[in-house]
Amino acid sequence: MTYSIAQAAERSGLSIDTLRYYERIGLVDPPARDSGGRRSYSDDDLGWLVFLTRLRTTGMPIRMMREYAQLRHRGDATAGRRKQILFEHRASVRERIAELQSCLEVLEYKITHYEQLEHTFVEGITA
Amino acid sequence: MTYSIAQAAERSGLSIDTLRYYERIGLVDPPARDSGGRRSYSDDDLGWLVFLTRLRTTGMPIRMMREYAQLRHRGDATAGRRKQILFEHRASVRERIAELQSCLEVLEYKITHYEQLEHTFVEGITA
DNA sequence: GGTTGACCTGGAGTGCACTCCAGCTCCTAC
DNA sequence: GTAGGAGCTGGAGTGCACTCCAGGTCAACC
Repeated sequence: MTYSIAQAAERSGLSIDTLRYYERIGLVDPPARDSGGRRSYSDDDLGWLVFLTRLRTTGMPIRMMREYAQLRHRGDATAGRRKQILFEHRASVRERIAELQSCLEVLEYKITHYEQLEHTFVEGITA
Repeated sequence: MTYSIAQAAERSGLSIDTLRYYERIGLVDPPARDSGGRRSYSDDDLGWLVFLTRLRTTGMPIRMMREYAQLRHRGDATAGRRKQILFEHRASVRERIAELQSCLEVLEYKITHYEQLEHTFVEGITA
């Protein structure tokens, strides 16, 4: 299967502009072109785009994604380094989740506080 | 207790520049000044700064923090709306955590994949 | 009374990740 | 054969959240 840029955008969740931008900065390889010179994405291209969106969602900066992309380009010999990048990134994602969870507790506390305030207010009215 | 801007920065985890920036954009009330015209933060000021850092950590955009700050300024009557903001924000933080966890699974999968590759590689050598 | 260091102000600059635009080409359908 | 729509390029513009800077003030210590 091949996909037009619009289809690739829809399936990856990236915008058309972002797809071209990623290509420009070397985050994705230039895809094939059809007879009219238009981009024609393969299933492999799509898979890589989807994986990139995962990295992006987890907050990996573009320059690190680019490093990863370049390593990937150099083949199996770089698998160790790539694994290390993912390993470290996994750790940072776990930290981020922990951080969010700790902030969530503060939020819970605050919301409870407002509920108590409301309660007091109601009591004030009914008293 | 009162705190110089440097102390407030250290205790809140924000930079001195960020403290002044937050004041400029109306995210924090202008603190008291000492005899020399320097900012003098109270414990209450500090508490608000710390809370702001929690909201920031959880990804609340500044314009929303500002809305919250303005409501707070208007007193108890706005408690309902403030609670609602926190409520909605809590939901978005929960969603964000879920999203990260789902991406984490993809990462785990990929890392396992690299481990298998390595394994294959080692087998290839020893075979 | 001179130097040092923290702090002040208004405004300019930065880095990131897009996002938009003008002016063009190409294919399709009428 | 022409009108419309998708896609093309290089480059400019955007929004966010800071961050830095020049040039000045102020209090304290030597």
